[in-house]
This record gives sequence, structure tokens and C-alpha cells, in this order.
Amino acid sequence: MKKLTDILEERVSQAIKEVCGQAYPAMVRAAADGRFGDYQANGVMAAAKAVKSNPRQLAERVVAAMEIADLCEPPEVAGPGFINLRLKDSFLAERLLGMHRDAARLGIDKAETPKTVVVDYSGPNIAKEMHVGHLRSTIIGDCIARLYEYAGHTVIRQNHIGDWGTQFGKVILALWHICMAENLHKTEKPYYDLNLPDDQNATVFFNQIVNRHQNDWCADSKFVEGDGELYFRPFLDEFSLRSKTLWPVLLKAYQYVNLLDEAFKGMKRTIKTREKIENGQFVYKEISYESLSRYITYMLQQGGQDNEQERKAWSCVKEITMQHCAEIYKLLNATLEHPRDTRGESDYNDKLPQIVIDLKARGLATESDGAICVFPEGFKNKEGDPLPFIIQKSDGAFLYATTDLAALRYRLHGIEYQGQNYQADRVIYVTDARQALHFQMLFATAKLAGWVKDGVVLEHVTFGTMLGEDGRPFKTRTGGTVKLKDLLDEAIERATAVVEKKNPDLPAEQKVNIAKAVGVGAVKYADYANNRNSDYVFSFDKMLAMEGNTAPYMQYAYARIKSIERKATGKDVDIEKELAGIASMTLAEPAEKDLAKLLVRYDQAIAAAMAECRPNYLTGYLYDVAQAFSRFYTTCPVLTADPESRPARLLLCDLTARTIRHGMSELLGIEVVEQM
RNA sequence: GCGCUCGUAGCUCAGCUGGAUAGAGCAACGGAUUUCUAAUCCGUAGGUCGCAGGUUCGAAUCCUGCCGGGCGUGCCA
Repeated sequence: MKKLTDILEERVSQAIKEVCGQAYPAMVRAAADGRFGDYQANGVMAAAKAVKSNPRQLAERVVAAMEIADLCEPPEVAGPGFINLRLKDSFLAERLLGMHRDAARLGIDKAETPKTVVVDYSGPNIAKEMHVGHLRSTIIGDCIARLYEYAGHTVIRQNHIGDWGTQFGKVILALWHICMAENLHKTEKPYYDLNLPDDQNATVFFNQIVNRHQNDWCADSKFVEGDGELYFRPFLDEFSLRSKTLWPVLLKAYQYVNLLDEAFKGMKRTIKTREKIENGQFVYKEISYESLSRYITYMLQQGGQDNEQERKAWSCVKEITMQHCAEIYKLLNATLEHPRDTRGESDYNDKLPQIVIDLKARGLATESDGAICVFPEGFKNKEGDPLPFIIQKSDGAFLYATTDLAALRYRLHGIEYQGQNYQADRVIYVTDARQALHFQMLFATAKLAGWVKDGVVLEHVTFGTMLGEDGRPFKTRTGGTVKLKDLLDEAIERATAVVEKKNPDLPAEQKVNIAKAVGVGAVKYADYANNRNSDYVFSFDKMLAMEGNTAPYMQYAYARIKSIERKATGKDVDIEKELAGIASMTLAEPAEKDLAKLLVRYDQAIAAAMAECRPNYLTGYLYDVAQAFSRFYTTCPVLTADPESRPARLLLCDLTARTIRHGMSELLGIEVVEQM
């Protein structure tokens, strides 16, 4: 079905055009106040100004010229020139029935011209657990992807994971430590399980570790010293089979390597390493222990056969991390589990030099203080000088600006996705607001480079910070970052307690499912319900409250409807038959009418949420629906209603349930439950 | 300094390209349950929309200035 507001807009605009001799938008909106009608057209006042006539009189003439009797009661002119529209019962009924007939899409059409939309979101880092900082990007991005997909566009999700940086040497080292602990120190407690000594004994302790490290390295030799063929390679070969159990160990070992790195700053310890040279021979050299992880990173980034173990280790770590992320995505109901949706920094690695070469060749990038920079117009630094977008550091290394440029070019020029080639019409980045300047410069640079065709939209969808109840960034009591898993587990735990209290007689398995839906749903919904631009205060108590604009409230409304459906047969009500028999309906009760009028606005709510990538427009709408339903529920009995009014009430229940289910489950990725 | 962003009821927040008397929830107070899940509903009270100008028939919304918070601002991401 055509969008309701579009239909009204068209009719009123047509009348304005007839009266004024020129087109002006009718600006049809849902009425601010029910007493003014259902919709109001605000455009006449602006049109009156343009044609220099009295707005009230113009409105009268527009009303006279308007052909809308099939849709609305006779329109009224009010105030300075508003036109108030009240939907005819017959038209309202027609819309409701149209929604009812279209089970899959609730009467909402797909976009006439489907676009290719890239949504870049979540972006976790390798070898780290997802934490609360990833929550907003993941779920807001997911909602945007779902919205565009539902609207009929081709959505390409891009999880731009942080899998290529200076920390990878450390991660590989951590993996190696695990391997050595398992093979050479079976009887001892691994170092990464030990508490570190205090300052006094630290030097001795750390020296022991380096010595052991050196000895281990020498011991792991089969063909030549330190080739890692004895232990490390077999370890890596079997890694996949054990990845699940190794994940927590890796996290610990990685932390431990970080500690070592800190501890060895300035200690001037050296350690032996090897490097393969041209003729196939190894050369050995001593490097400072401090720089070991950087050295491994260097080897990794060199690529090639000689550094195969580093690459293998790296890909093992990537695999294990993505398994962890997939679990979180599954729990969150984020549609980002498929490997094709992940394309991280490393995928662009070999494209980076060319990006710099191209930009230099076009004269866009220049050298400044040793770094290669683009200076897009309009960006200034503290001194008022042009602000650089640095694409290559003075030491020759590339940075995230370079990677982002490569990724953007890939998205604009040709994406390989499910065996087809796409070019993005729209690229949406979902990251926190602190990166706004970076993306402005990124987009400006891409435009300077001529990569962005006319009509292509680059968009940075920002969001604010999650705050604790003290109003400061959300942290654990000890000041650490909160793991996403822990956060969700706690939400589920709290929800379990509520379910247990409210509905102890449900089967255990069902209670588990309800607690998960309610707990995770509460966290997601609370985030969605906030204007994404503002920082928001995270509170379990508020989001799990059953009152107010919360997931449980929505889920409860849905469960009540399902309960009516279950009880129908016991009261000799054949819902399907009654729904099928509806040809027209009268909605006598105000609560019925209010609910009905809200239901036909679903298309508008989705359009608004999509236009500005604001999930809170959708939650706001769904909350209105749920509230209207709750009022209806208390004043209008359904199953025991008169045979004349019952079919309409059943229809309202059915549409409410489907709207809530669709909005919550399909668009927000929040499960609804049959009982709670 | 400059840029971005926020400032709305005691608290947490909505407010959809400017639209009529600014809305929810919590907290407070009062009411509703022999009837489909009271995890609900109804009512009362609570606001100089940070401040001051400006544009407009009309401003929480747009513009300017100021005040206050957060973030960013050349080799981290």
C-alpha cells in the first residue's frame, strides 16, 4: 500500500496547486492534538506567504478545491491556516484490512529504486573481548541495516574489525607463551597465571622470565635453531580444534605480554631472534626485548613464506576472536554473524601504498614534517593553519586514515559480495561521535580524489557515550571496562529473578528463554529508545522496569495479546474465521479508534526512523502503540465482546501483535515472547 | 583559540525537513482488579525549554552572542 501520509500529501498538494497555480508542499503531519483531527496540513501558510495572500482565506479555498471525501471527513480550517483532516471510518478500516491482508510486510511497500547501502558497524578488535564500547555501534548499526533491508535495498554489512596493528606482535607472543607453557613447563604454573611480584623483586622475576623465554625459543627447534617446528607449528596446526577453550587463556596471556612490555621499558635486556635472508640461510641477531613484539609485527606485515608462522598465528587469533564475537552477536541478535560481513583492516593492507601513490600523483597529498598529508579545505588546527589528514607517518607506516580510504574506495568502486559486484550508493559509518572530524576529513578526501559519484551519500551516524549512574563513562567498580558478555549476563540474571517472581509456574526451559529475551531486549531497547546523539545513563533498574518505555513493557503487551489468542478456543471464538469474515468495521470506542489510528502510522514511523537513522523514532512509535493497546485492553473486552464488535477487536489485537512483533523482532532484533 | 555536540518537570529522557495549550516514565499524591496476564490502567500535581537578542503569521526547533557540561583539534584507533 502506498504510504498513508503520502496519499494525503498528494491530495492536499494537488488542491494547493490548483488554487495557487503553482506547487507547494502540503506538509501533512500527524495532528499534534487529537482534538484537531488525525492529520494536519501545515503547508498552506507557507504557500500563502509565497503567493502573498491571506493564509486563512487561502486555506478555505484549498479546502474547497480538495478532492478528499473518499478518505476524510470534510476538512476544517483552524488557527492561522491549518487544515485539519479526520480519517473516514471507512478509509481507516480499508487501511487496517490492507495491513491485515499483507501478512509479511504489514502493507508497507518496498522502495521503488533499490540502492546499494553499505553499513559499517561494530568493529571489534582482535584478541580482545567485546566491551560496552561496542554495544551502541553494533546494535544501532544493526537496526539501520535491518531498516534498509526491509525497505528493499541491498544492504552490505561491513564489520571493519581491527585486525592489523602494532599490537599483533604481542598477541602472537601470547600465543607462543601458551604453547611453551603447555609443552615445556607442564608441571609449573604458567607465568600468565601468576601474580606479579611487587617492585622489590620485580627485576629478578622479569629477568627469569626473559631467560626462560630465550631458552624456550632455543628449545623449540627441529631443523635450525628457533624454527618453531617442534612445538609452535604443531600447536598452530591443531589450534582450530581447541580454539574455544584457548580463548580465555589467550586473553590472560595477552595481558601478561602487555605487562612484560611495560616492565621492560628501559631495562636494556636483549634477546636473540632470527631472520631469513636471500640465499635461504638464517642470520641471528640480538634485539632489545622491549622491541620484540614490534619486531614480530614487522615480520608479520612483511608477509611472504618466510614469516608463515607469524601469519598462521595471526589468523588463528583472528579466528578465535571472531568466534567470540559471533557468540555475542548471536546473543544480541545482531545480523553480523556471517563471515562475508567481516572485512577488516588487514583486507586492505596491500592496497595502502597505492592509495598514497595515487593521492600524491594527483597532487592531493603532500609531504609535511615528514608525513604524507592531504589538506582538505575548511579544516583548521589550533594555530589556524590547514589541518592535515595524515595518510602516511614520517616513519613510513600507514594509519587508520589510509585503511579507511582504501576501504571507502573499495566500497565505492567495487564490492565483491556473494559472488556479485556492487558499488555503494550510500555508505553509513556507525561509530561514536568522537570520530566525527576523522570522517569529515575522510569524506572530503574521497571527494577530492573524485571517487564519489553524484548522488552517492557518505554518512557518519554518530552516537554518544554510555554513562554509569554517577554520570561518568560506564566502568566497573574498579574502573575497568565492562565486558559486553558480563553486562548481558547480568541483565539476563536480573530478568530471571523477575520471571521467577512473576510467573514461577512456567516450564523451566521457557523461563530461560523469557529471561534471555527480556534481559537482552531491555539492554538493547534502552539504547535504542534514547536519541543516539546524546550520552545516556545506563541503569539496569530502569531498563528492566516494567513501566515506561522499556522492552519488558512492549513484550508484556505482546504476551497479553497472545494470551487472548490462546484462550479464544476455550470461549468458542474462532479467530481465523472471524478475521476472515471482516468486510467493514465500526470502531465505536475511543480506545479502539485511537489504537487503530496509531496502527496505520507504522509506515510513517519506519520512514522517519530510516531517514535519520534514528531507532528511537521507532521505539517511540511502538511504545505509543503498546500504550494505546493497554488502554484498549482495559476498556474493551475482546473475547466476551458482542458478535458485532468482536471481529474488529480481534483485528486490532492481531495487528497490534504483528506490528509489535515486526518492529521489535525484525527491525530492532529484540525477541518477543508468547508468555511472560 | 577553533570545531562538533549537549543543556527541556526533582530524576532519566522524548519532542520526526519551524506549527496550535511542550510530552512520557520514575519519584509524590489519589483511584481502579468476581471478567482475556495489575509486569496494567485512570486521575492530580510538577516547566522562565541554559541566558539574551534576531528572523517568522508562528521558535524547544533556524541565525547571532553569551553561560555551563562532554568530546575533538598533525603522525593512536
